Amino acid sequence: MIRTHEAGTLRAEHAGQTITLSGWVARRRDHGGVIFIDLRDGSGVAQVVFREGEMAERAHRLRAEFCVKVVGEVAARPEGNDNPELPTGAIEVLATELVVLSESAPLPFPLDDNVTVGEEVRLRHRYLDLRRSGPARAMRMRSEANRIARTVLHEENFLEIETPTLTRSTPEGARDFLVPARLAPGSWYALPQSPQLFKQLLMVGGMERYYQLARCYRDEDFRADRQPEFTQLDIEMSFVEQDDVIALGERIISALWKELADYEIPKPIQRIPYLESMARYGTDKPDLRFDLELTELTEFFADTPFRVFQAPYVGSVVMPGGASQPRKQLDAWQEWAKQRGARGLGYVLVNEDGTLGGPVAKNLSDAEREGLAKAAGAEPGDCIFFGAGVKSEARALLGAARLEIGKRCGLIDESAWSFVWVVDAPLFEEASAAVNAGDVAVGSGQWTAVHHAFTSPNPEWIDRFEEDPGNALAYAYDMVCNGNEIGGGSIRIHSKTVQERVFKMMGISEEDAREKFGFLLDAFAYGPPPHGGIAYGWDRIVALLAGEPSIREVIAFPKSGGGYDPLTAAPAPITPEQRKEAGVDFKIVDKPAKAETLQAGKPEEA
RNA sequence: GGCCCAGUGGCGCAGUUGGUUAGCGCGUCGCCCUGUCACGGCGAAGGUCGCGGGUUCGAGUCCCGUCUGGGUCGCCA
Repeated sequence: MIRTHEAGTLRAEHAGQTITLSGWVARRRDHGGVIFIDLRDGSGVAQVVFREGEMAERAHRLRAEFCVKVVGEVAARPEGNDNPELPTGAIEVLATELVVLSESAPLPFPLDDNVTVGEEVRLRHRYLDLRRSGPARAMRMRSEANRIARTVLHEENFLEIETPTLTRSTPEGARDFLVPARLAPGSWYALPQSPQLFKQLLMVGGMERYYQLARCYRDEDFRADRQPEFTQLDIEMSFVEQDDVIALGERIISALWKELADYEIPKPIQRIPYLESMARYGTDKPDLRFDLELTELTEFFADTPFRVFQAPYVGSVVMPGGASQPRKQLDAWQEWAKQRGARGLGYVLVNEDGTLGGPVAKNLSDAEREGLAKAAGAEPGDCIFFGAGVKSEARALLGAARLEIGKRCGLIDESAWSFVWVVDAPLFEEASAAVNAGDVAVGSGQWTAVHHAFTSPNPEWIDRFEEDPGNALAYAYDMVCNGNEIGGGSIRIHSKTVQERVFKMMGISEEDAREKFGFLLDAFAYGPPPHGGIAYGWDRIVALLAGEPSIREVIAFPKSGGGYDPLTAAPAPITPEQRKEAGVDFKIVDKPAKAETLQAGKPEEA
């Protein structure tokens, strides 16, 4: 037997037992005549003592991370030698036998929890990094989260069903990863951006309640919270309305937070309409751990002499105590705003005596100066920041400023949890050209889906979204936690005519629709049930629960920037033989005019 | 794709207005040590300062380019 006990489980009551431990040499304290080894396995650490001549001799040759087997007797530590810092600190193992199962080369970085190590080297040797307590804990927590979600869903009669990862490229929004099809040169599979279409097909197939911890693939640029492959807890249900999906979503999230964060989420989780969230917080994923809100001042500045404020939207956000910021700090805010693509961030300082300071103030009328502090909700000593221009852009800037103020002024309680559903999102948004002009689009008035093309208009709009597409609301919902969108979903369209009308609004012809989603439309010809679902961003949820800022910390083998895997060095060139066999250089012969443009994605659509 | 920050022994960092032999802590290797728990003591090895070019009598330090990593905006239904 390679071990009889797990090191971290030993307690005083084991004293007297002869046991066998196996694990790694976490630390060695060599006193010559007596040598202490901290032996670590998956359960924790226990101290092993080598005392007799030969045992001490052999223990002397141990080095960090040697994998060893030790036989010995558990003994209470001598009086005064307890270590209350350790769960196993009351006992030690007096070694009588030592087997080196395998040796370890000197480590590329110390596996010491007290030492900070660069991420690159950690990921290159992730198998060593995972031996450290922090990363190990994150992996265990993720496993627990999976277990809890499965338990809840099992209790709710859901089926766990796997869907293909080699599928067809469909225009879902992000760029697809493509895989050459050896047996069909010139044709390519795509990795799914999400199982969206398959889960809807499962509903048509009568599976009624589906879930999957689904790997999703999107070939987009990177961020701290993004990986080219990531995991969603993907859920779809038949014969449900929005409230049914929301109730299930709350059950899952509540179970997770209760068990893993020891936090009881107050239910029902509050809901805020999308437009209200945009107006009050300047974002569709508000961080409600602090109360600060934006104030709209468009009316207030309706007759302003200040050119900059003669805009379709003027809003403000107050920085408490911000009037005492040094000039340098205020300049830094300008830089901060420019970095976000704004021209700057106008501000007015409300002095302690009620007078206004800062470069904007002198451009305002007397009446405006008089009423500004009150209108913006500012107290003496505060700083008012302004955003003016196109509504969406100005609000986005103010929303970002709100968050930045929250951070800088310590308004955010880092130990708090805030959950909110953002509901009633618009069904459509104008195609980007119109937004950029800040005015009515000249062209044909193209609309694109905010969520995706299969999202149902809500009951209020389903019969008349054409009348006012810009204001039509979708049957969609996002769950937001501490300013992170952790999940989102919608009730889908199950009516052929509604789907056709939505496609029409988006300028997708019947032909296009057939070509892109034909298999789904076919399926929907055979009695599709009303259905809807939700997908949770699993990496982000686990990162939140683990208290980690980056989702890389809760992924076993994450990729670094540029999609590079520091461990395997993927992606890597392939051999000429592989190229030939895979057919990646296949030339399309029926389009001689474009013969030289060997675009990877083209053949399939041709 | 834009912008910001970083890159100096295995790891984490310092290095002043450009100036002699590039320091510190940890780790590694050797020796010593019978109660430590981030043990301790003595000694040693280990660096093309990310890479390329330029300025200069002289570059880790200044300039240009480039690569890698991190952050951020665009992008990500």
